[in-house]
Amino acid sequence: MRLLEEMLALSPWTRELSEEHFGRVRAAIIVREFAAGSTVCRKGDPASAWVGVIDGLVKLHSLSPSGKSVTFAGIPAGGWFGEGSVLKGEPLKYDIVALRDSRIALMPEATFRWLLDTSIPFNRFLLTQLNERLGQFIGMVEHDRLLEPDARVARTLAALFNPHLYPVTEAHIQISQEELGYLAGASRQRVNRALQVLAGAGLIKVDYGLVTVLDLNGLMRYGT
Amino acid sequence: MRLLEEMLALSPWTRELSEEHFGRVRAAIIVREFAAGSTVCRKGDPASAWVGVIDGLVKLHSLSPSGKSVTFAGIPAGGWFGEGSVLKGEPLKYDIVALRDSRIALMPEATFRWLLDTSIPFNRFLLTQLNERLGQFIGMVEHDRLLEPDARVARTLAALFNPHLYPVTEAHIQISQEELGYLAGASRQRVNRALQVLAGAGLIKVDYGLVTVLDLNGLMRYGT
DNA sequence: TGCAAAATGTCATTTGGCTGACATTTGAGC
DNA sequence: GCTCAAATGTCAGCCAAATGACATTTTGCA
Repeated sequence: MRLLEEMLALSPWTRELSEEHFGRVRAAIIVREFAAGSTVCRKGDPASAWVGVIDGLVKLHSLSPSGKSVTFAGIPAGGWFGEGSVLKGEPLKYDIVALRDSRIALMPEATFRWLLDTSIPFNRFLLTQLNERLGQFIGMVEHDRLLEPDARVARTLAALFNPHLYPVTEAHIQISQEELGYLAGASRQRVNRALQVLAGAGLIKVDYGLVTVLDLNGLMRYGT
Repeated sequence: MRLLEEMLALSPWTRELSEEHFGRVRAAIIVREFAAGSTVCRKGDPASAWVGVIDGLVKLHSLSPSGKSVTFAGIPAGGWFGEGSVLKGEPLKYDIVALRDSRIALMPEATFRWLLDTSIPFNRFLLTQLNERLGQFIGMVEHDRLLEPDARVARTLAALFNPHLYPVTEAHIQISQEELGYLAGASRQRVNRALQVLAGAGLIKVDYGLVTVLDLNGLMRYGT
């Protein structure tokens, strides 16, 4: 995706906005570019905008005082996030980091709140969005607690290819084993072993900085 | 809490309902009793009602094929839950089990949807509720991955007293250390040690089958 | 082409929670 | 008051994952 217009056209919440609403929203949104590795927003920053990914890939992640990392989610082009913190008027609970060069849309808090106060379709969209995300996190807690690292890595990979969330046609993703570890909640070394097991089972193919999915259903069910 | 009326009076979403709305809601709600240990709803059941806890304590939990338990949340008196599954029209993702003798309010799906379609305050409440719940689950993933068991137990206790989700006035909760373990993701033995540490720090008081919170803010910040 | 940085593969060691076991305490119900 | 089941407190041994270290492979780029 290249342009804000394309992204807005693909965003479900714009579809039922009145012309007045859409015009005002379009005018208020700011577009900024971020290089791979750079930070879009920092944990603790005031949540002054609702964030959309026009192009690229960002991750939501958090670093503990002792230096450990968690990655909550990767957001590809077309995704919007941060509504939780804006709604609560609280500071961000995670860092937002660009994993590749990315083009980011920022809807100022005031515009977001105006939409919330005046558009019923927007309220309904937010309800659905929060509910979907809640389902994802319930799944993460369940897998973290119940599954072996091999199976967690399998689910993590499957989630990156979830056709509902990320309508991508490619069967491979460029990601390091270290980043997979942050996503799956395991050390790089443990992820390395898990990938070998999954490759041995014929579910994936592993190359330098690249994982190719051969059997998505097999990954989703692994370890059940 | 003894009566449905008391609970409704304490539930924030009833406050801004019109008299007509409130009357219809009140008439539609069914109250049922459940003995300690009994199952209110089973994983996979259709989500046919929005569920409130008038008195007692229920847990949302899931059992793995290998026999391990996760508890996603403990819902004390005053709490409402299950809106996610009702909204999606999907079967429940977890078992609902009474941890003590409990009095349960059931708002039929039709009434829930009618409120959703006709009451703006109710929509706003649900947005807040889902957002709070999402925050709890993001917190769970983060704490599971980054914090020591002592701190995880502290956060788990704090979550049981979230004023947005559970408008209770009491500062104590009747729950076994084993159940706390399912909630915090730790063994009963490890929870036992954690509670001793937290009690030593003056944050809680531990009695037989009972934990009293002395410093809620301290619990929320513990281990940071 | 050649170099530096990033990513990967592997191993020994450490660490800390879990398991299983058992004694003890507590409270509910008769 | 007595009895029993539930809950608690404590310990030793086990074990899986993390850690730290290091060699090797691969890629991007000068």
